Amino acid sequence: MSTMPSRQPKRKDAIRTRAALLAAATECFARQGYEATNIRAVCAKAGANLGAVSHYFGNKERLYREALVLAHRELVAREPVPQMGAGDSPRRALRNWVRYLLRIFLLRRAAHPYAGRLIAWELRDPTPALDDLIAEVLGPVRQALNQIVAAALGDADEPELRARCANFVHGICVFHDQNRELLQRFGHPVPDREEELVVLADTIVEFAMAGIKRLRTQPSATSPRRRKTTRSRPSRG
Amino acid sequence: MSTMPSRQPKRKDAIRTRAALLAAATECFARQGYEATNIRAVCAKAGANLGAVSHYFGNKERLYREALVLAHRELVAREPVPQMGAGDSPRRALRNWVRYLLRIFLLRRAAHPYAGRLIAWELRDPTPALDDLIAEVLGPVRQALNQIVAAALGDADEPELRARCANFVHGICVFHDQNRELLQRFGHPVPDREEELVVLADTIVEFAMAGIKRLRTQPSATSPRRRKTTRSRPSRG
DNA sequence: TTGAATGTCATACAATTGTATGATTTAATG
DNA sequence: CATTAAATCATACAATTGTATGACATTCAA
Repeated sequence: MSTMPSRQPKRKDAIRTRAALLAAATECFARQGYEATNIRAVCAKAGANLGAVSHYFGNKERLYREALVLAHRELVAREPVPQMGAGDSPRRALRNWVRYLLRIFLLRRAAHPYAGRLIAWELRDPTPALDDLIAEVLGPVRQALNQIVAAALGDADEPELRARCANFVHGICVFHDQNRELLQRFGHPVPDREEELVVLADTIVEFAMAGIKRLRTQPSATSPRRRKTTRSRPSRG
Repeated sequence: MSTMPSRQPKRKDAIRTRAALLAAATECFARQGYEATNIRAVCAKAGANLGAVSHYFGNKERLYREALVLAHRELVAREPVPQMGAGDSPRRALRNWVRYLLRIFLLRRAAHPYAGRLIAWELRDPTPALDDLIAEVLGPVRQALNQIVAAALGDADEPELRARCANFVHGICVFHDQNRELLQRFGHPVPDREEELVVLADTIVEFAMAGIKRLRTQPSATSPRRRKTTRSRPSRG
């Protein structure tokens, strides 16, 4: 860890080795997550020595952070977060959003080969890097969904209801990624090709739009029509 | 591992120690999952020696299996899987089902204090014990949901569409358990008290019933209205 | 070409963890 | 009470893994 040339590598070998290390790490982390990835395997795959990680990145965590940041930056650069255009209908916007998320998490050949898996792992087993990830990617993505839901809710839009609906859509999408094993055993393998994915996305959109519409006309659950005695002030008694 | 008195312990200390070990293990596994739980901590909590696990259970995995089986058996005994009664409307049945699942995964003081967490961990990080769990609990639970969805779909019921709808409901529910950290950071903490949970459940039911109804009248996504060439017999070629 | 900076390598170290074991203590039995 | 089987204990072992280091090799500039 004496020098750690993260900037300005002094020799050509350096950038090559560093890049190889980063690439190998990205793949390993994407495949197995942070904990299960061991440095030795990464170095072997990169054709580098064991000490290389210490030398170039200091430790495992910093290597991971750099891989994660690089990957998600590239992902966003290649496939921007879908924003609801002025002329877009909520349905159309939602369709784009759902497809976007499913592509990232489900598709084998996504815009970035590893970013999706890296993000999925980070969501599953959060590390200190989650904050950055939220700030740069997950936050904006979620924000986009919130806006779509708000538009779909129209007059009935209200923070809690909006969040709830967004959670439902969000949940349906990530469920298919986070529960592959279970779905496999239930006989419903998760699609990993574009065509099937689009069908799934459209089904989700129909389902969700109807659900939102229902909650728009009858948001009984979150704010009871006739609130009966506020239960001795449950809020911060 | 010489004797391993899983049946017929020869002395009174034995059953006491064994039980303490099992209880401690159940709590640890429920809190941290299989991998993160270490034998030493379990033994310490049980007031037993390190060798006790080898002695009474053989190894960590068998200890885990016994804890998992015991816990989920007790859970099912105390709170049976909600079946759709003959007179039940789909809405009512779905409400019971959603509440059931949310209680297991979200409630702090559930029917069984640890079974829910144990099952959640097993779903997150499947071990060989997943098969048993599916056979005894998850399978029947899912089956119950399938029946409810089938009833809600009515004439439009059809395996693929049914599975898809069930996935959506299922996904919405477990999302709230599997993504606590993220929801926390988004400012939408997951409810852990009965009253809030019921409200969430009812919202989910409204959302889902509307979604199912929509897909019932327009199942375009999964089975095109005009099925064009049955794709060279997709069923069991 | 030469020397100094720098990348690479084999190796070591410490910590963690599941498992196994032989000695010792304890309790049940005749 | 004595005997014996069983429970408990301290301890050891092997494997894994992140990290650090000092020797060696290589490249580049003067």
